[in-house]
Formats: sequence, C-alpha cells, structure tokens
Amino acid sequence: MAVKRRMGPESAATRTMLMDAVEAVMREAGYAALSARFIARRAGLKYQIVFYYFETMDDLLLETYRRRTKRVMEKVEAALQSDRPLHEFWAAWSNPDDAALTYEYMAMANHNEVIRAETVAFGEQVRRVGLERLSARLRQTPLDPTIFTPLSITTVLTSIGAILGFEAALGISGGHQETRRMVEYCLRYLEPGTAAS
Amino acid sequence: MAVKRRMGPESAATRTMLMDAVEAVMREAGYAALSARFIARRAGLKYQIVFYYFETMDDLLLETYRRRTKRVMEKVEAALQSDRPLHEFWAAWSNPDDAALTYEYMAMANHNEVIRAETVAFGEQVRRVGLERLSARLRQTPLDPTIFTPLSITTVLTSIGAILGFEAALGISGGHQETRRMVEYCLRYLEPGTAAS
DNA sequence: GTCTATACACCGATAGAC
DNA sequence: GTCTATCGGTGTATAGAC
Repeated sequence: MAVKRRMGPESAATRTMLMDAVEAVMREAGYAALSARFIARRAGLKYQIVFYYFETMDDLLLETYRRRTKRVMEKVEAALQSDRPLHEFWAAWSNPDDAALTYEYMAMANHNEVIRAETVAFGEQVRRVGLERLSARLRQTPLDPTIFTPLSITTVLTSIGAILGFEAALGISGGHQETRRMVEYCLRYLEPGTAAS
Repeated sequence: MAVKRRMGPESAATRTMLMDAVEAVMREAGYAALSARFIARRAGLKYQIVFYYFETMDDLLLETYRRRTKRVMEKVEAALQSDRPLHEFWAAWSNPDDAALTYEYMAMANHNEVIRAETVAFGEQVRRVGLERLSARLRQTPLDPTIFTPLSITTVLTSIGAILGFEAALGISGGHQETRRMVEYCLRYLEPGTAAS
C-alpha cells in the first residue's frame, strides 16, 4: 500500500520538527486545527514538505502519537519503580501540560480509527503495568483490598488527573486545590511513606 | 450586529430538528465532524437551510449547547433534591451517553471561545448548586469534613463520571465495573442510606 | 420555507521544477 | 530537500428563484 511519490528518510531532522509542530499546534489550538498547512507554517516550512516525509496526514498524527505514548509509558514506569509509586504516578499524570494533551488525543480518538486503536492499546498497557507494580503494596493498607484494587485506584487517579489538567488548560481552577488536597490525603492513607509531603 | 439576509422564526420545527441533528452528529462522529453540510444532510435537508435559521455556525452550536446545559442543570437539581443527593448525582453524571456528549463539548470548548465561556459558567453553576445542597449532609459523615468537602467530592465525581462515560463511548471498558464499585462504596460511606444498593 | 447558484478560503494530495 | 503549480473536494456564507 506504499505511495508512489518520492519519500524522505525517517532520520531527517525536519521530520522530527514536523512532529514537534503537531504537538505545539494541539496544545495551542486544539486537534481540530491540525492541517498540513497549519503545521508546516508553525515549523516555518511550506506545507508540501509534510507529504514528502509522511504518506498521509493520518500517518503523521499516528507517528507523533506513538512517540508520545512511548515517552509517557517511560515516565509511568519510572514513577511506578519509585519508593512511593502511587504518589509519583499521581504527580506524573496530574501535570497540567501533559493532561491537556492527553485529553486532546482522547477527543481525537473518538473519531479517528487509527488513533482510537492506539489509545485503547495504550490505556490497557498503562493499567496492566500499574497493576503488576501496585498489587503487592495495596494489600498492606488498612482499606478493603477487594474494593480498593490497583485497577480501580489507577482508573480513578488517571480520570481525576486528566480532567483537572484539562480544566486548568481551559482556564477553570475552582475546586482544584481542594480536590488535590483530598486526593493526596487518600494517597497518604493508601500508601503511607516516610518522606514529608 | 444582525445579519442582512432573510431569517426564519425561532419557533419553527425545522430549527429544532437542526439542533437535534447537531447532537446526533456529535455523538456519532465527534464535534470535529460538525459542519452545515453534514448536519443538514443528517436532518434530510440542504445545507443552506442552516443559515436561514441561524446567523452563523457558532450561533447554532451555542444555542444547541445552551439547550443542553439547561436540561442537565434540571437533572442535577432534581438529583440533589432527592433523599440521597450524592448517589443520585453520581447516577446522573456517570450515564455513558450524557458523559460522552459532555466530554465532546469540553473538547470543543478548548478552541471555541463562546463555548468555552458557556462551559466555564455552567461548571461554576453546577458546583455552586452542589455545594449548597451537600454542605449540611457531609458534616454528618465520619470522615474529616475539612478534607472531604462538597466541592472536592463534586469535582471528583464529575471527573470520574466524565472519563468513564467517554471511555465507554470509545470502546474501553476495562476496570469500569471495579471503579464503579469503589465509587459506590465510598458514596455509601459518605452518605449512608436506608435503601439497599 | 426550501431550493439552486455562486463566491472565496482552506483541505489533502500529487507532479514536476530547481 | 524544498519549492511552485495544480487538482477535486469541502468549509462558511450570501443572493435570489420558486
């Protein structure tokens, strides 16, 4: 199914710049603003260069998304390897910048088949990795382990983090501080540590 | 700032059909698929009719959104007036169909100024109404009321509900049942009731 | 009340010049 | 490696026929 026209190498710096521009445009104008023309202008190039490095727009978007999911997985794994995996996981996921992009990609997934498939796979991977690492820990808490399972806790943390980050990007901040306090209170209960917080 | 061309009356049935088509398109194809051509085709009409009933596309979207926020507010208020406001609030907000539309509108708000303003106002209204109704109740729980405040609980419930509903629309269901169990366990703790659940 | 016809901007994509 | 030129399609919006 390869295209007939001439294509550029995967190693080129311009190729990377175009993927960077995709994320910049998504952060600044939302995924609906993504177009070859808009992205190339953001990178200071003519739009036809996009089709020299990527077969289709979908390809550019998918490759940019895969680069991101790979990076996020590394962050998640690092967080889960730390002394207080739950706390670090929450810190990583509730970062406003990251959460806004995550939200934007999820909205995009809702009507883009390739992004949807990648999103579902990524979500499953995060929860599977989280599960393995958290299972042992959570049995030591005073709470009912059949209710407060690694899976439900991971799901709740990612949900709250995503919405708080997105609302912050929207300009809504009401209740965020209180909500973070409550989440962190619960985390200290679930995962008591030696360090102050 | 009224437009010069001929405009239809606000009472027309076709006008309502167009607003219904907007929500149908959003549910089925996401907000990025919204266009006069697409919406009108969904309603079985030519696209120019949109500009007979609405001055601009933004007007159509905003009026459809306002109709929805009004309906949702009524549902929220009814839930909060019930015997177990927290349980009913959660039931209303975590309905997958509604949550998917909510998510879509929030994504749209991220790069549409009029929708953003309306979303911020609506969010503040929900939390204010929730606050008033829940304040008295939550002082009776065994949990620290300076941590588990009406505002933080409302924020957490709406966040989890929105993400679960959106994921369900995406085709992700992993962990949802466990998460709902955990949320409902917490709700029973925060709001003990006589009825079984 | 709904249609055809039209205007102009922007979309993804391709071919070929330099 | 990046550009100009060009294609058919869709976007919002208007004017006027029926």
